[in-house]
Amino acid sequence: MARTRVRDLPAATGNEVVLQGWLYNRRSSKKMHFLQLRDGSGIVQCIVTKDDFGDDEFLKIGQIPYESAIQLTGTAHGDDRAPGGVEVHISGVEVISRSEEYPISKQDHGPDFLLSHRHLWLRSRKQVALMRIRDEVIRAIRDSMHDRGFTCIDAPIFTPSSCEGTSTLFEVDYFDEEKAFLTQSGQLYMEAAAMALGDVFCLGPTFRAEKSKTRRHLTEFWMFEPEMAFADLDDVMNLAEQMLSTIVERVLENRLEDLEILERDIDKLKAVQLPFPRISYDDAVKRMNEEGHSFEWGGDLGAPDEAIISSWFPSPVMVHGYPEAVKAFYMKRDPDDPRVARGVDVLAPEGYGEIIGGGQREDDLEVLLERIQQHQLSEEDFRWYLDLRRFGSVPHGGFGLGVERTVCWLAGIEHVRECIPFPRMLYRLYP
RNA sequence: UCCCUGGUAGCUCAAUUGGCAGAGUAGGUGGCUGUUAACCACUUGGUUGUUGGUUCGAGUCCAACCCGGGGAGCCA
Repeated sequence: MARTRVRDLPAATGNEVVLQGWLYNRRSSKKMHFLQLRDGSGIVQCIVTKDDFGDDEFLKIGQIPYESAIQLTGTAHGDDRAPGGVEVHISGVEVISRSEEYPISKQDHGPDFLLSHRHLWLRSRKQVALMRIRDEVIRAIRDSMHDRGFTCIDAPIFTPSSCEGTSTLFEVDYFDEEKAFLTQSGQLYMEAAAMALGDVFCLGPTFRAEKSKTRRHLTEFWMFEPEMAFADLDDVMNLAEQMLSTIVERVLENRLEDLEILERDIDKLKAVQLPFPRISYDDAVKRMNEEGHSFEWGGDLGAPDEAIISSWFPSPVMVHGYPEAVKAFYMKRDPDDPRVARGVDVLAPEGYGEIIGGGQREDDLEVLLERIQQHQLSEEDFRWYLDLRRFGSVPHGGFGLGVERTVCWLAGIEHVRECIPFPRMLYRLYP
């Protein structure tokens, strides 16, 4: 007999079913055990009675340790007393693999303990919900990109040099006497791909060796990076808000149950509406000063400043036109105001901070050469990148979206470390 | 790298001025009317992160070190 998934039980009431999973919890009285079975698709209450099994078997079933792998045979019934409204009256119990004493209990645990047991922590209800939301975000991105005619182009993980020349990179040996670096961004390669296929994107892991120690940082995280040929800053902002809006819609549409498990305030997500507010760096600085948060024009916005700006709006806010001095060398300068770069950061609501950074790229060879010198970067390293400006350069742009930061905001989680299956952080590489 | 903060039972935590190291939970045993983090009773469980110092006496005070957590900078 084929096994039934817990998620399919509501459609199987009245039928005999075989379930396979892990013993999540148990409550017992003199004549009954209530077994909570977890199979990855959901959790269901299963009823075992002493009358059906006899004293010895009944006692043994009451002693099966938590997280043992078990197979249960029984009949599905609708019952209001069961969590989820469906339960299974069990006629057969088989222990597939008896568990040792399980370290993670129903009570609270500290982050150190949980992170050291990430391989087991992943089984808990909230973590399962979070992984499903992450999956939905990634699927929404891919579906939506393809609907818009973008082509997925994978960027390399090994790179010969820094992409931006700013961040600290992880260095690895690359055969004899050569060094490679783990990528910190696929953007430069996406620029090359955009000149080949027009509208492209990549979605993959990214590595930053900065010793950042905050709830918003991982050393390895996933980034979604679209890039468009024949596009300016407005096109980039239009795509950013449409993609984010689609992601929110898809999660609300398909993962409502998981948001509820995580006790997310759904109204906060429903409040996200197009068009997103757009505010220039100029205006943001003015308004901050008007409200008594003194801030001098020219500096980069810090985390507390971002929190203030995002608190003005219920939707993500797009801050554009940063001082060029605080932005990367490849950012296009505003022809109307050379102090300003055509970049945009998207700040998530509720203080979650920057989830997107991007903008229009410098497409003029001479200007780009000048910037590479100013930033004291190696012209040799960027020879191929400069070629893109030699052979049919066009206005183009794109952005990078931090997948975990986006999931963190959507799910209302405290720390990005829970939003990736196996987080890599400063001082934490295990498991 | 800098600032703040913590390390006591498998886990989450308590321990007054320096004076016998405790509770909940998990595990074990027994009980219980279909339980909802079930409940009730009993019970096992300790080199207080490490090393050294002060003291009649240190979980508590001092020093160094080790390992975490939060934040800053940087960024997604």
